[in-house]
Amino acid sequence: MDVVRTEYLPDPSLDQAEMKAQQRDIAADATFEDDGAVDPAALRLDEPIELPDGDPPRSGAADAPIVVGVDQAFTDGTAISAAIAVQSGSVVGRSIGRAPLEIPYIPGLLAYREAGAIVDALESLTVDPSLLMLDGSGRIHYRQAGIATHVGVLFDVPAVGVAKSLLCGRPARSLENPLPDGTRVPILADGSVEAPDGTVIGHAYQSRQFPTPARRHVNPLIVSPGHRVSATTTVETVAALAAGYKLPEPTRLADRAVDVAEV
DNA sequence: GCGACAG
DNA sequence: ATCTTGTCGC
Repeated sequence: MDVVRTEYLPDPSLDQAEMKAQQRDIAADATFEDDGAVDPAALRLDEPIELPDGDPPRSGAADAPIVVGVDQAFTDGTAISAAIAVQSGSVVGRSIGRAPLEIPYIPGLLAYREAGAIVDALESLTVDPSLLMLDGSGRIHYRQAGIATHVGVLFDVPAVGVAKSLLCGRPARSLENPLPDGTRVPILADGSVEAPDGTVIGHAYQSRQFPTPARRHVNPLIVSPGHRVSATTTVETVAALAAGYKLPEPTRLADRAVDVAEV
C-alpha cells in the first residue's frame, strides 16, 4: 500500500514544537466517525489464529474485511515493525519493516520515533487493509493525534489504536480492579486533551480477566479511534477480534511475528 | 511550581 | 519498549 499524505511522513529532525504543530494538522485531517468502511459484525472471531511459518497462503473469503495488526520491537538502534494481515480467521499477508531510531521515546511524540518502521512495513504489504490496528493510542492523545491517527491519515485508511495503558484523558468510571469480562468504560477528554471537555475519545475494554502472579487481575486495554472510525466501532472491533487472549488477534500475531523477526 | 506521561 | 529465572496459582 502507498502513503497518500507524504507531507506527514514522520521526520525525526523536526523540533518538538514543529512536531506538535504537525500533529494538530493531522488531527484536523483525521475523521473520528464511521464512514461505513468497517463493520465489527463482519469481523467476529471465535478462536485464536495460528501464525504461519513461511509465506501465508492467501486463502480466506475473498470479500471479507482484512484487518492488519502492527507491532514494533527494538534492537540496537533499530526499530523493527511487523504487519500481519488477518481475513476471516486466517493470515493472508505479512511484512516486516525497519528504520533507524533517531529520537528517544517522548510521551506524545511516539510516532516520530516508531512510525518510520511502520511505514516501511506497510509499503511492502501486498494486500490492502480494511482496517489498521496499531499498538498505542489514536484519539486518546494530547492533540488527538496518537500513532494510530498519524498512520491512518498517512495512508488514509481506517485505523484504531490498542494500548496497554492510558496516556491522557479521564475514565468515566473507576478502572479499579476486577472489571468483569467485556466491560467498556468510556474515556473522556479533560484538560489534558485538545478536545471539548467530556468528548468520548476512546474506551477502556476488559478483554479478558484472569489472575496474574503479581496482581490479582489483568488491566483493561485502552482503545481509541485513529482515523475513519468512531469510538464505539473501535471498541466493538477490538471486542470482535479478541479470541481468548488479552490482545485482539491481529495485534497478538504481530507481537509474536516481530519477536521472531528480531532473532 | 507540581504531577502525569502510549511504546 | 528492554534487561531477565523461577515461581505462584487456576
